Amino acid sequence: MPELPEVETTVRGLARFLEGERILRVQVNRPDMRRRFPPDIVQALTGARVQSLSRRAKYGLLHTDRDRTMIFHLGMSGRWRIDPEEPDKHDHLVLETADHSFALCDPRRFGWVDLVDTSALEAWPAFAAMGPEPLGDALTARHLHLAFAGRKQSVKLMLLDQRIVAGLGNIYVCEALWRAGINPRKAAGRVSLKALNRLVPEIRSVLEQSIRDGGSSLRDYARPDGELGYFATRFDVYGREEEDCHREDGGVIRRFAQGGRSTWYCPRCQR
DNA sequence: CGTGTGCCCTGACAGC
DNA sequence: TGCTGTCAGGGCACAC
Repeated sequence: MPELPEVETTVRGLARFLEGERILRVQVNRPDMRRRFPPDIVQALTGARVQSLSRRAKYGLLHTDRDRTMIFHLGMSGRWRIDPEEPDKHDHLVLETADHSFALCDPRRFGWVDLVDTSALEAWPAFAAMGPEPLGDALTARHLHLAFAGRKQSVKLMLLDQRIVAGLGNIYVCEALWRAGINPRKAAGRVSLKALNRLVPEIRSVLEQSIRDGGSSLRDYARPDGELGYFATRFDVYGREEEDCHREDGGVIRRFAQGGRSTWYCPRCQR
């Protein structure tokens, strides 16, 4: 399940093989994930040189020397397979350089691909309204306090709103709230500045730890099969329903639904 | 404008 | 063994 750390890991892994390389061949096997691929994707990328890769929220960006950037979102089940030995029926897009091939594989097809003029990236609809990066300087307790002011919606759902912070998903919101000792049900507007001052560093640290863990899977890129491994970590609350809290004086982890999605938390540590 | 709901899609898994 | 039901994930359209 690609969240920000997995996208970051993916982008770093792709960069090692793609930066500075020319794309010699582009193959579209199935042109629709959640949205149709741009009709000119083959023409736009064939022969283009990859200048760099980067990430914005949970989107990966592949910048070419033609002032065009390919944006990809991995959805829920998307990943890039590097030098796959066998084709997979869910390889929707395949890029080839002189030495390597890269297959965008997404069984559930929740992801998507778009092409944008690099000079107009910030106007791309999903980016235009997006909040600050959780790992950047712009995410502060003050920013959250301002964004949350007067809001009755739960702090859990507000943190999933990409307009407030861009790049947090269900796993890391649950984990960060547990670390900061904040009840996910609490109305965002009623979370104290003091609590937000605890939360922001926890958001950063849980993401950074996961990127470090994911970093170990970067080694997988060097393997001949190029299989992309997602980091596996021990979560404190996510998916741990009915298990004991990792804190000494903690309770039993519970699960409930918010906005149609599961939230896990410790009723004793998060009040 | 704020808030809530359902849908997109497939595979894994549980239970019969 | 095969069937059915449920769930996971992020983003968006749409209704109130």
